[in-house]
Amino acid sequence: MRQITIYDIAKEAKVSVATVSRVLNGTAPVKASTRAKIEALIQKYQFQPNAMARSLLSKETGIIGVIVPDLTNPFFPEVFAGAEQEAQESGHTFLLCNTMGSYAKESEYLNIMQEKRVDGIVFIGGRINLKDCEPELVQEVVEHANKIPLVLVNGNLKNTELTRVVTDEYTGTLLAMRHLIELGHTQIGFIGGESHMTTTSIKLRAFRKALRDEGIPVREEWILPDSFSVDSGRQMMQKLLDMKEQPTAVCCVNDFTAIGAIKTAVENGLKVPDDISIVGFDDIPLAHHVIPELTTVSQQANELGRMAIKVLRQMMNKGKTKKLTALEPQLVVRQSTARL
Amino acid sequence: MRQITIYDIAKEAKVSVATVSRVLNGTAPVKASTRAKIEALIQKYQFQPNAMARSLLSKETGIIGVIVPDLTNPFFPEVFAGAEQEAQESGHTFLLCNTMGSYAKESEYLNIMQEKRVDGIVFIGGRINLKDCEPELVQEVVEHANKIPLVLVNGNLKNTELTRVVTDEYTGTLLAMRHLIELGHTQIGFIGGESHMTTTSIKLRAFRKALRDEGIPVREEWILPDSFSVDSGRQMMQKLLDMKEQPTAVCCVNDFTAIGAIKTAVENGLKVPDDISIVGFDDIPLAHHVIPELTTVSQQANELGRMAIKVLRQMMNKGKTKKLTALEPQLVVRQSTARL
DNA sequence: TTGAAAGCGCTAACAC
DNA sequence: GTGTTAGCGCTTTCAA
Repeated sequence: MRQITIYDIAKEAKVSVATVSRVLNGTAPVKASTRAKIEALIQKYQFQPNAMARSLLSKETGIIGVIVPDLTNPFFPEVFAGAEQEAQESGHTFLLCNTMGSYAKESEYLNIMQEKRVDGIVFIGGRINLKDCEPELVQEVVEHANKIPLVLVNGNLKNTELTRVVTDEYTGTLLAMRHLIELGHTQIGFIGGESHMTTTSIKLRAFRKALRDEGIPVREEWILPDSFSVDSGRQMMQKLLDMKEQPTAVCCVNDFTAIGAIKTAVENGLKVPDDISIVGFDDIPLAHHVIPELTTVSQQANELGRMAIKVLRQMMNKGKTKKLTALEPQLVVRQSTARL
Repeated sequence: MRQITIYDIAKEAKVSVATVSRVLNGTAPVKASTRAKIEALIQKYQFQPNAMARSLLSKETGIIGVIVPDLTNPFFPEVFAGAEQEAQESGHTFLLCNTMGSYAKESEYLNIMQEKRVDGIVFIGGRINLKDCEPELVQEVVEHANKIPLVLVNGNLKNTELTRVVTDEYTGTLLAMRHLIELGHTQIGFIGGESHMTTTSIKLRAFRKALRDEGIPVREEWILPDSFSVDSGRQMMQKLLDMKEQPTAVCCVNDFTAIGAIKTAVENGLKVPDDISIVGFDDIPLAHHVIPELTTVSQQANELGRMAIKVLRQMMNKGKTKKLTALEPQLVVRQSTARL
């Protein structure tokens, strides 16, 4: 069924398309009677102007592209929700692309966004978290950023000047570690994350720093990166528990691994937090519904999303934009940590 | 910075735009030397053809609009992921719209999708779950469906012939209830959901039916709809526990409420499943990471998403489409239920 | 207050 | 093999 156009309306109203366009956009005065006639027709046919034809002229699509690594991790929907709230204001809507960690897909989606002429791009996860990203992958992003406003969320690309919005994960981890240390823990392990990713290495740096500050020796064998999943948390915790000497507290790379770690600890007959303290990172919604409720570091995911859009909007309006916006993470003490 | 066009390429290559278009689309043979020249230019400028101009002709945008009520409930990202996987094949990408339960937003997004001429619409949640949806809201959806292929996921709109993909929630609940009854439970409560929504009433119908089939009287005071959140599960469970007589098992409207119910039960000193059995519905990823692991009914969220796209694709290709596709839910027995 | 016409970037006849 | 040209549906001068 053919969609009706401004011509159909114009014809039936016996006016020119220009006039119809005028009542559609309120861009110039139209005699009340003609306006009424046209509006009636619009109503009658439920006419909606073709946004593409419009965008072709205006060079604006009203679409923001979002690249996320895995929507199944609740952290990302939170960020997205924040972005959506903020975008209400400017009437933007979202092309959401899930890469499932594939760099090839990131490229593919980047190209699609470029073709569709999205007004801006939010890039989270994937290659921008690599400690050592291949130059071509970096270059690709830079080239897109030259054409379309683009903001990196919680990531970075070396030797580039890309605009970024991040939570200060270093400080966040410090917060978590100091909390543990204040509770009397000195035997602390680290679980999860992938060592080739910056999130992980930043957190590990803070982990070591916190220990060193207190003159506590770092036990390398208790540092067990692996991945970001619940299962990873379970496996690494099991590894820890199979050792002769075990830590009394564990700092996890995110809430998923923390939930896994708790589960395995409990299965091994330990009580959390009495026998072992566990902290997560992110503060996903379920963190305070889990048993025991998770002590964690809030990334303010929602705020992160909002901020990304705010920054993007500045860029779209050609306003000057800070290259780096950092949000302060917050320690959220709940039930999974206790005094030694 | 002006985006470059097919004209720029044509000019510099000293050929017509038609030729450039031909190499872009491989739609007709082009002499190897000219082709090479053009391709070099495309490479040089990283030229990407404007998809809108293209769509204006082709009447296809390659975009599928998805309306979801709340991306923060992990069930929906799962559905979305399934849809995305399936859409790979046809190269579709997604305009994702989160309504946060607002019918006004649904209308708004529906209009935006219409304006943007998306190739198809997937509608989940919101008004399509209402037992009694206002005629205007129904009509609106029907009108959009007349112009754009549209599929309803896990919902329905009375007196319409809209295409639907659903999981059989009635059978699913029957499965859960029979499981409880086989374990010897006869004192069973129901928690969560909103009574004006079909999901809830379908499940309640099955709940009653299962009891009746076994000649077990229904205790109306143990039926506590409220909402779909974890907190709702907590509150309703507390209500149940505050009663003089308490059920030995609880059937929850979804996994969120089940997780809440477990939490409150545990806080009240009960052991799950020893003192009280609890079943959820949905089988969100966290269901088997929670302690105790949740016995629940799998909706096959991923498959649901895939199926929605498959059906949508049929509609887009004007193939004949079944009006109703039902997926069979599956009982997943884990640790939150036990013999009485 | 209204209309004619050019043009946004691309594709697809139709010629040559 | 390649170029010319007419749209796709809309906005926006410029005239009237």
